[in-house]
Amino acid sequence: ALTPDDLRDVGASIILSNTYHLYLRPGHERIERLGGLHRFMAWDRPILTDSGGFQVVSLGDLRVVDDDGVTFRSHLDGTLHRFTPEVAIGVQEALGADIAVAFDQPVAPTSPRAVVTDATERTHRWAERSLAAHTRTDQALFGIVQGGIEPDLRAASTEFIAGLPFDGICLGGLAGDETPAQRDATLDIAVPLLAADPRPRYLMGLGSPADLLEAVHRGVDLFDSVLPARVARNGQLWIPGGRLNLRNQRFLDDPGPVQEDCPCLLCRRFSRAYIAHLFRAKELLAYRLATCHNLTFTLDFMDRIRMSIRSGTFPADMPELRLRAGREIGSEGAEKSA
RNA sequence: GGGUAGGUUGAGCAGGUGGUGAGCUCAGCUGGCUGUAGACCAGCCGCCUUCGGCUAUGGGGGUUCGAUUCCCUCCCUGCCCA
Repeated sequence: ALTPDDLRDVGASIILSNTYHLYLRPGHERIERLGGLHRFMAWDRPILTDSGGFQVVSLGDLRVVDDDGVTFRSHLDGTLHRFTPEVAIGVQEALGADIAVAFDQPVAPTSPRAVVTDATERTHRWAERSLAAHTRTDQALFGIVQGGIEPDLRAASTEFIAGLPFDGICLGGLAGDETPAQRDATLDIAVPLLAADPRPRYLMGLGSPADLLEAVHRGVDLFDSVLPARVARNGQLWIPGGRLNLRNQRFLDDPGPVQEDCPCLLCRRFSRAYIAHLFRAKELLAYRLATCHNLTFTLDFMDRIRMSIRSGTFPADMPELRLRAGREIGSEGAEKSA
């Protein structure tokens, strides 16, 4: 729903493109003919493409996994497709992102140990094949750690992936059905093993402010998540110390901005009453404005974290850290702060 | 004034031509959403002490063992004709 201009407005410096959709439509060959993703979408800043592993697995009954790859049926037109590590890398090279990601097999974090073991070993073999298939020297390639929430499997996977010549290390297989405590414990196993490693540590999938803060505190450098955008489309706006559910009737009479000091278009120009109206009217503008706001909020939040780290005061000046045990950032009533 | 169609839980409806009206869509409320199968999903949504009970089909009367249904009358709304 967002254009590159929207993303520049909210201050995005790197974006992730949905490889799965780009592969199915309009097709990676076409994008390559048109000059690659940067020219195609008029975005001159960094782009990271996911391998498609997560998307393919999320298809559920529409896919079959074997040791060589994944066969899946397009949810768009029912056509059959075959993804292997080699195909996934080829597609990403054609798209021309700055960072490509190895093809992996994520499973639910709390899956039975045998399932996690299987998927993790397969992911390791696919990681080696992804590296072997990668030929572009102007494109970084990140490897993905699996291992679920099993301490020994996670540790072994971290060491295996870190032992390969990737440009960055993704921590995958989280942001699923694990509890926050299980997630924290898993990070505390994996990240220390990478402590002396200069390569970026990228936690795949997490996006709530509390999750970001918690993971940064544990040593993660990079994130991506649909949460700020999806939650925004569903009517929830993040503001400091709280959140607003725009579907609540009371906002129809609220002439104030969503967030007083927010630089996003929604907050600069429109009222809570107007955005609440747009949601009720199911106007597409509602989803776009709301998404811009939550992305602005998230990026500002990360800015604060970076400044805090640079000034050496992190995490002491991030009182939200204590919220983990209780309620998440954004779960407090908004009226109190309004 | 005459005719006609109606009056069902906040709104709009479905149903019901004598034997259990709490069914739908909005609206409303709550929760969920995390490497994107987009604007979604789930629950609640008359009252109560909730494995259950009670009350509800515009008001009143009548017929009947029994009326939301049939009859009478009144009120209200839309439309048509004067």
